[in-house]
Parts: sequence; C-alpha cells; structure tokens
Amino acid sequence: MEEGYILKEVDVVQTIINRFSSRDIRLTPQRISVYRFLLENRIHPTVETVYNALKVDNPSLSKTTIYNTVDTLTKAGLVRVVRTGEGEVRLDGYTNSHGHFYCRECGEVFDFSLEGCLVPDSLNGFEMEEFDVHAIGLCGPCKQKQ
Amino acid sequence: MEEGYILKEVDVVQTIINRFSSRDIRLTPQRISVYRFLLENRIHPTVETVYNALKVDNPSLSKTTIYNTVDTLTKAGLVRVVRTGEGEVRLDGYTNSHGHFYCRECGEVFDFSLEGCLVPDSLNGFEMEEFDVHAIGLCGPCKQKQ
DNA sequence: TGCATATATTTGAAAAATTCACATTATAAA
DNA sequence: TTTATAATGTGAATTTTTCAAATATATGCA
Repeated sequence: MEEGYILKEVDVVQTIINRFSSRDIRLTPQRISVYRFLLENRIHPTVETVYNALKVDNPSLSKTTIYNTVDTLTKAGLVRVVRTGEGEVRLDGYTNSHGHFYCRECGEVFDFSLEGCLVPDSLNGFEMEEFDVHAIGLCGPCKQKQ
Repeated sequence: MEEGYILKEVDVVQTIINRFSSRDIRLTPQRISVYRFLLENRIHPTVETVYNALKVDNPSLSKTTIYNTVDTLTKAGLVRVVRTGEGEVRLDGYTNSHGHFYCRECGEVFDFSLEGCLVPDSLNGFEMEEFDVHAIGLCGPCKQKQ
C-alpha cells in the first residue's frame, strides 16, 4: 500500500506494525496509539490534544512519551510537525507534500495542494531537506460568519 | 523612498521617524533602536540577540519592551516574525515577499525569492492574510564543510 | 515652555511548552 | 525464559513568552 493516504480502519494496525518494523522502530502500545490517532484523526492536533485523547484508555500515559514518540516518528518520516504562523505546534500523520492553512478565528488547520508552487532555484549550492508552505487567514465558514 | 529595501545609513533614523509617524506609532528611543537594529542588521536575529545587542547602549532596556515593540511593529506591517521549521523565532525588518531558508548546521537564515511559487488556488472561499514559505537544510558553506 | 493625559517602559512574578535525569518497566532476540 | 537494550513515567528544570502594576515618557495644547 502506498504511504500517505487514508487507510481502511481494518488495515491500520497492521500497517503501523509494518511501517514501524521496516524502520526498526520498536512496537510499543504508546507509539502505536499515537500514530494510530494521527492516521485516523486528520485534525492536525496539538500534543495536548493527543495526550488528552489517549489518556482516556491509558491513564498512565505521560506527555513526555508523546514528545518522544513524535520525535521518533518524525525522524523516521512518518509524522510531520507543523508550526502554524502563530507558533502553535500541530501534528500531522501524513507526510506527502501539502501546505497548511491556519484559520486565526477557529484555529483549524486545512491542507492544500502545492501544485504550482515550485521549489525556488535561487538556492544553488544549498541542500534543501524540508520545504514548508503555510498560510494564515480566515477559513470559509469563519469568513461567512463575519 | 520605497519601503522594504536597504537604506543608506544616513537616512535610517529619518526614515524610521517617518514610518512611525505615518502609522501613529509613538517615537521612543527603544522602538527606534529595535527597528534600526533590524534594518541595519539583516541577520534575522532572535529576541535575545536584539536584546543583548541593544542592552549595551541602554542597560535598563527590558526584554518585555522588545516583545512589545515587535508586536507593535508587526501589527503595523514594518516587521515580520519568522518561525524557522525548527520553531525558533527570528525577526525580520523587511516585509517584502520572500522565503526563508534555515540552515540546521549554523543556524543562519537566508532569504530567497518566491518567484515561481504561486499562491495556491485550492482555497476558494478562504481569505488568505499571510503566506509563508520556509525551507530547512544545509547552506552552501556548511554543505561544503561536510 | 509647561501641563495634562494617554501611552510606553520596567520589574518581577507567572504561565506555558518542552526537555532532562533517572528509576522502572517493557520489548525483541537468543 | 533469560538477557540486553531501549522506552516509559515521574517530577523537576529550563526556556520562552505573557502579565499586572508602578514608574516614566511622549505628544498635543494652553
């Protein structure tokens, strides 16, 4: 299965196991639940949101573990840390190329396509490892309410 | 004079006075020195860097004033707050359109042109207020050293 | 020039987010 | 099952940013 796309629910856990195994990431319940939450909830949650959601089923879960897991999965290319223009840290379990729009009214983060946005060529001699595009403004619903 | 370009040293203070006055920003020595530092030092400094640099001539300067000033000048469109992909807050006294490249080795931030990077059209009904592009990687010098 | 008023600065404390050290516990491989 | 290695959880520490309140300053007007 190609990575970066929405998974059928029944496949999720097996997919996570495969991805972790192929990257030599140890399988722990905490890591699986964090990654699963990100794959099944495309809401660009904060660390706090993930923590609160998973604490319900695992009261001993610690926030440090979320930070550690995000770090591990980010380095493995399975998770992206998105920083909104206002500095909030949001998590994304999908690492295919896309931009992020942050609504300053409701706080929601929306994905958008980066077609037409070419990587600049004025950086000769530089080695680009990440390329991020983000926008701030009002989303459709919030714009209409005004 | 068009805004957003490098100023001759002799013009800087008068330019700052004009820009502040036309935006009803009170002229205080602290604000002038912060903005002047950003215009004369295109190094995308941190708040800490600005604070340390200006403290030399004004020992009673407080970091809160830097934060307040950055806030005021950002809202007035004279300063940009740049957040590197790694989350560091950097300041930029130039608000014309350009992207930012962060070197993860030396920490320097480089400007690059955004020509060819079109604002996406897949956001119909949204109101875009800011549009930021940033990259992470190795700058030329750091790449060669490796 | 001096006064009045609104605004800015400073200080120290507080809050929020993230990292750290270390003891405990769990995973994976033999 | 055993063992070595690695991950988790705890609480404290660090870092960055914000806040409230007292003091000081800038600006407009007499």
